[in-house]
Amino acid sequence: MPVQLLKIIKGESETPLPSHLQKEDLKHLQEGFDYTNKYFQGTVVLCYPLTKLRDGTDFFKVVLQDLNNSCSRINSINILIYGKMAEDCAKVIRHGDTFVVAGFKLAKSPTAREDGRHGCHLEVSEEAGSAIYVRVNQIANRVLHAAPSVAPKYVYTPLNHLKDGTVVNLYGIVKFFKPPYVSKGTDYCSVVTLVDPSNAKLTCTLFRGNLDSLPKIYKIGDIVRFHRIKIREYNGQMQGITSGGFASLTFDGTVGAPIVPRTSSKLYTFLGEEQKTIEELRAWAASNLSISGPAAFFFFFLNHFGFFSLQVWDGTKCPYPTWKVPVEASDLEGEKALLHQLRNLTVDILVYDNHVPLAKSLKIGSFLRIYSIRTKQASADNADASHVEFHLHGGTCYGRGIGVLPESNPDVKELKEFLESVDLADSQNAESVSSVELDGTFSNVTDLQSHLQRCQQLSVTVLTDHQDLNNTGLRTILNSTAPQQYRIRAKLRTFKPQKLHQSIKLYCSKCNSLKEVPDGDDFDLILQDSATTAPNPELHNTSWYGSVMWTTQDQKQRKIAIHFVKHDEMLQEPEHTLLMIEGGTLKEIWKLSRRFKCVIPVRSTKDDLELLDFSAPFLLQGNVKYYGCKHCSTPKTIKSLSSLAAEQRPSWEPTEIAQVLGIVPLQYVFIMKFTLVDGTGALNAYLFDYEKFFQIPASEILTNNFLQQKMQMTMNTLCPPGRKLDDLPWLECFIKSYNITDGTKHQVYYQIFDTTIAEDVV
DNA sequence: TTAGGCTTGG
Repeated sequence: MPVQLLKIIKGESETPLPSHLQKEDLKHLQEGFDYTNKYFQGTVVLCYPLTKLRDGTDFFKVVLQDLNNSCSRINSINILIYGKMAEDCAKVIRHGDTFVVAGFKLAKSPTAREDGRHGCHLEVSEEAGSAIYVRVNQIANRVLHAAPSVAPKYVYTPLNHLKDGTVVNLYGIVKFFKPPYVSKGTDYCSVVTLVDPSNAKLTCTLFRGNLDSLPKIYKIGDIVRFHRIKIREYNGQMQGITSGGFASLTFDGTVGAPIVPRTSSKLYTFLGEEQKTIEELRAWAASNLSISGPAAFFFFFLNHFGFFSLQVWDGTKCPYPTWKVPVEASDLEGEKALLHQLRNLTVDILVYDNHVPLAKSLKIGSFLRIYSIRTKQASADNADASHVEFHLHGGTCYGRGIGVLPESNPDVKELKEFLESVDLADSQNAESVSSVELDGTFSNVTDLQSHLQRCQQLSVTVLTDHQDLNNTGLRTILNSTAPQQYRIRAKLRTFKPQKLHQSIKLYCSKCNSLKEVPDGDDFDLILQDSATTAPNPELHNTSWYGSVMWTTQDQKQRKIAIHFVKHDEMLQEPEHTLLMIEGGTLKEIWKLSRRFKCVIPVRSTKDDLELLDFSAPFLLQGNVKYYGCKHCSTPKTIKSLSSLAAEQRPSWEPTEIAQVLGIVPLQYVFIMKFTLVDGTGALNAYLFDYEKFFQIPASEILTNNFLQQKMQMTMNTLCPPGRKLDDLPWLECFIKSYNITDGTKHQVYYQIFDTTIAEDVV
């Protein structure tokens, strides 16, 4: 009989497994080996509905977890069961059962990347000579209940249909939560506010004697499924409260993330159609909710001393000196060598009141999220004690509290990878330079500032806003819908264009078009062409400009006219003067633009001066040529300039000049494509920058060798040629995702924003 | 029972 139930008595099967079978551990399962006489044992954590393949074969998929490997990153594996065995298994199997698969075939799992399970799956069928043993406590019960659908059918109530005094099942997206804390009664308490696509809101007060029985919510946006929650009216609003038999599942709310329920319960139902519900809620939340919450800090928990203080690290160095709780070496509970190594990187957090019992129960080495920590700067006039303190004050307002994350959590994996990537030798060397901070104090403000600068070197970029955002892994971002904004920490693997001058474009903010910067030869040709039209003497010397004209002595006998714009009927100092020129060469115009405030190349028509072609600059100022958008501009007569000239102190700002002339100016921008990588994935992000990122004006770089060198050095620092990925520096950036739809093709793009190169990088 | 989101504090 291929599927057998083995009754368990005192923890052992009544009937032993056949003696020829040898146990195989999850971590030893490898492709290319013969598993005819091997068996794998695990706990059933997920059952999919029994289905039929195209050829009519019954097919049943279950997920087994290897409880002996619960600490390792991958501890579950897909089991694909075919034919009669599929049907038999579907009848008897229940979540939490111990399941033994013998004589299976091993094949590469095509879904491993998505579901995060083992890279291989087990294939099981009668034809392959497989056998399945299910270890159960009560065979009689099992046979009695064996039915095509083992799972009871649950009905879920939308949040806008809740009625006082009922007990319901529901789904919701977490809008707010307080991580579990010890209540003043006998239980742990957690408060959770949910929303759903009905747009109704429900705040639930959940009590459980066992911390594990409360929902495992790690962040706002997580999705929960509550079974048997009691609904009551309180202060005119519906309120959820735990009732007997309350049970919950929690899911990551990120679109595309693996759908793995978080629960302490070994017995739960989760079917295919419920997966669909999660996917729908994720999609709804992505486009209808703006997920934001109080700042949460994410730490590796290293030590606690006294009964009130935690010592933690998140892989970075706090940019300010932090207050250290005075502690005797004998009071340290953590791993001493590690604590010593990290002594200048860890921070101490003082924990108060209701958070103390939970803090005391924490295991060293766990990963914590601490919500609503208060940072306190010691008073500035006491420079000797300049430092930052971290307090987790009493109470649970705004979700203040401590959450413990399991190792399987993707954010934990990301943090772990980051911690592993930190070069401790480097950090400690950097520390030894500044002995002042070893005792946690700074003697003056300058020390503090220079310290701050050094710490910023940890990332070669600096964020100019939204510092309260938490980092998101690139994989999570790639799996999410746009538009959203993220803070990331990544390395620059490569960038385009490699020839930096090619990164400069002209951009019209009105029609969003990009244009190549015309080269000097184009301008020269336009000037030569316009010089064939002689200046019209009738247009010289008006009320608002004075004109001079002369003929070159060379063979060409070229006529040049210069019109100096007057102010209060007077000519100004050259450096304040705007002039218009007809018949000049590139070189002459260039020289004039160095000496005079502004130069506008023009040509004569019958009754007015006019601007040249749009491929020529409408204005030259200093080193910069200003161009107009051909598409968006509606040039006005040159006379319009007289209104600016009449102003008391004409500033001759290019934007003002453009405006009166009916020109929509093009702006110089850097456009680059950065390929960013972190431990979780790779992502192409566009840099669209006028000046902020490089702290170099895009308008000036083409004519300034010094700035070109500076930019080259900056890029060499961000992405040093010939270096391995490990040796590249970290970049902290904000990026935003956005959708581009081109016909039927839809794509998500990413752009860097509110990020700048650290001051001391170049 | 507990808390019933909405802080300022050692």
